[in-house]
Amino acid sequence: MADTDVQNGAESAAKVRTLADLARIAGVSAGTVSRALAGNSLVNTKTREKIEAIAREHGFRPNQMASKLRRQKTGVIGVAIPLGHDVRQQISDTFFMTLLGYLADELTEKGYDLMLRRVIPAQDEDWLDRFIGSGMVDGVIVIGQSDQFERIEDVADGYLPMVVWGNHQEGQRHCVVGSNNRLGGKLAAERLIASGAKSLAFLGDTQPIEFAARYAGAKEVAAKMGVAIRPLPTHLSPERTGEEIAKHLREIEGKVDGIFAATDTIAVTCLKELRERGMEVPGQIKIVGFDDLPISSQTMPPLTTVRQDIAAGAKGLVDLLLRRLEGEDTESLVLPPHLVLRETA
Amino acid sequence: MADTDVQNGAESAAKVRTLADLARIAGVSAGTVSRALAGNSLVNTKTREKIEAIAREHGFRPNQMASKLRRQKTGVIGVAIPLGHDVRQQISDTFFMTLLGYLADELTEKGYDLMLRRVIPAQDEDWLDRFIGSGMVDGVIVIGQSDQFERIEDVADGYLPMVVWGNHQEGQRHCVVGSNNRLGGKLAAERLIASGAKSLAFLGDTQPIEFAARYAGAKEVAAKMGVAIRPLPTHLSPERTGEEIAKHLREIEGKVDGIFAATDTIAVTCLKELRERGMEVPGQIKIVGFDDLPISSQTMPPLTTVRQDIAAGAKGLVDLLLRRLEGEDTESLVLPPHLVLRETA
DNA sequence: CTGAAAGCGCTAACAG
DNA sequence: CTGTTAGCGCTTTCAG
Repeated sequence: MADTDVQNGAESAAKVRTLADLARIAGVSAGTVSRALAGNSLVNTKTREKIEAIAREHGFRPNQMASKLRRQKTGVIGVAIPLGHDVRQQISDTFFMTLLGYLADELTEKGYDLMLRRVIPAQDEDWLDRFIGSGMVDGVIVIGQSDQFERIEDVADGYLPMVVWGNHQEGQRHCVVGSNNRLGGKLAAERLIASGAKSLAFLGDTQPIEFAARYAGAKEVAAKMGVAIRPLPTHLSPERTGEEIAKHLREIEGKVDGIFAATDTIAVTCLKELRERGMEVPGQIKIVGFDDLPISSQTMPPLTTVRQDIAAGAKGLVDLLLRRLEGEDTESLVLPPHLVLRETA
Repeated sequence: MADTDVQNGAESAAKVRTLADLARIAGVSAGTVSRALAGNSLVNTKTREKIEAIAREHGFRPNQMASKLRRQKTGVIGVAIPLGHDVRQQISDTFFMTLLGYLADELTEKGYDLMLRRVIPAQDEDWLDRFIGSGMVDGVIVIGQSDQFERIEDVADGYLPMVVWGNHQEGQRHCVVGSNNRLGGKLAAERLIASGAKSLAFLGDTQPIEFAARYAGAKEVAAKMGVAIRPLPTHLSPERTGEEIAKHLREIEGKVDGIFAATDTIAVTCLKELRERGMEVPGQIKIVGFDDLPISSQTMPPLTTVRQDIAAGAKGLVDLLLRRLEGEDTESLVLPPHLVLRETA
């Protein structure tokens, strides 16, 4: 063995890729370097500074895979977006994307990284187990229950660090954060009726559980007030939606004077079709949306809608997840929606 | 040493967490299990099936951290969104979020996972090196150059697997995918002038390099045609933008009859302010946007705008990155924008 | 305060 | 076709 030929001109040229490399040129052991770089308590200040200097000089970064393997935690939270019904569009759905943005903020702030996975349950039965079992994430946030309520329930029993954005149902086992959709539906229907509508329609797919709850709330109010309400199914992707809505509008003309749209996106499209058919809003037909996206205040006329607090939702998701990571079995969080009165109803 | 006390009632109760566990109860070696689960070539079919059965029965998933450490690749692509000027809003900017959605699609399809990181360069000088050097990702996609052009350039010299969404500049060193913003700016200005505008304004921040290029293109055309053009700076966050635009509108009233908005989001807000001031579009004032977001066809009147092909952009980013992962030093990809003629100009 | 040593769980030669 | 062996690069007792 040649002796440690350290202090020659080649020193700074040598690329230092491991703790051991760095240790060698610092003349200490790998353990010490590890401790120093971790800011660990009991390392001589001189030694630490020296090590830090060398690390900086060589642009050294400890290998995270090794670190994570050793420590048995990843510092990564998985965020899954299941694309159930409307495969193509959901991921670019403005609401979910905005929620994702806030989630990224919150997680970053708490020192976690975010691993995004778009899943198509229909093509991959096992999506949730795989994500969880991948060993890549410390916990999972699922954005939207889609049509996967049961699968999520199944998993929840055996896996604590998971929180889901979606609808809350009496007695469910998975921890969910979401708006009170049923209440939101009630608010919408109440407003529509209060502003004079005599016959309602719910515009949107009623399969997704969140939408179903919105519709159910509206139905409850409608029944109580003795007005009719009918479902008008649509898809989420804007291209097809336009035609679908136009078709619905033709069919209901004169029969419906109050529309509750499942989302603002649908409401905005509807508003446009209404305009093209020359229907006056809110004169001849009233409309209420759901979400309160930024666009909603920009439409003509500005959209009356039911607001979900996205930032609060993201905060709640992260907060509950972190507590679950600590072992706490947290309750679900149901946020109250608020009616935002503008000019369409 | 006790002999392998395997086949007793406890067998199926024992939780199998490692290859070794599984190997023990299958009566083979860890190596074989590894090969079997990897679908590797030369494992006896019987053996493989047995191993797969046991794995399924116990819900076993190999630990990815260990695997990745060993194989020196992560199967993860990092996606960074630098928040330069307008810290708060950019991440929920519709355009970037839509691009992110498509990226998620593309990467998933190619078998990669996506690690999302929102960075605030002002608070973290070292963001890009850290992301790259973290050992968590095989390659990096940066969404938007923000005000970080120079930093990205610096890094590009020493790090191949990086592709950036943004503007292309003659002689730059990093690989970029993006629209020809300058050309887009020309198209916008030409259209404005062709539809009768005599004095133009560019509505939006001119600092970000992409916006600067759009403005430059418009300026070039304006100069050639002998019409004036002035910049009207705004922020991106919708709350403040409304007021800012209103203020600008007050100041330019009667002096400007053609507005080129840096993005559709800005254009939509502008349209609304214009309406509130009772200005007729396109009668009194014309307006052209940029991006062609879904909302743009829903405004009243529908927005004339310069279209960026987001899906093609995402495809290009992933495609180039994968080639760089193979060692190829790819060229940048500049996509042609298209004028979408609607009713505002 | 620091070094030595023992793995985290998996994969990939290398032998059989 | 399968077992054995030797690490990937880091963290963490356990001794000094």
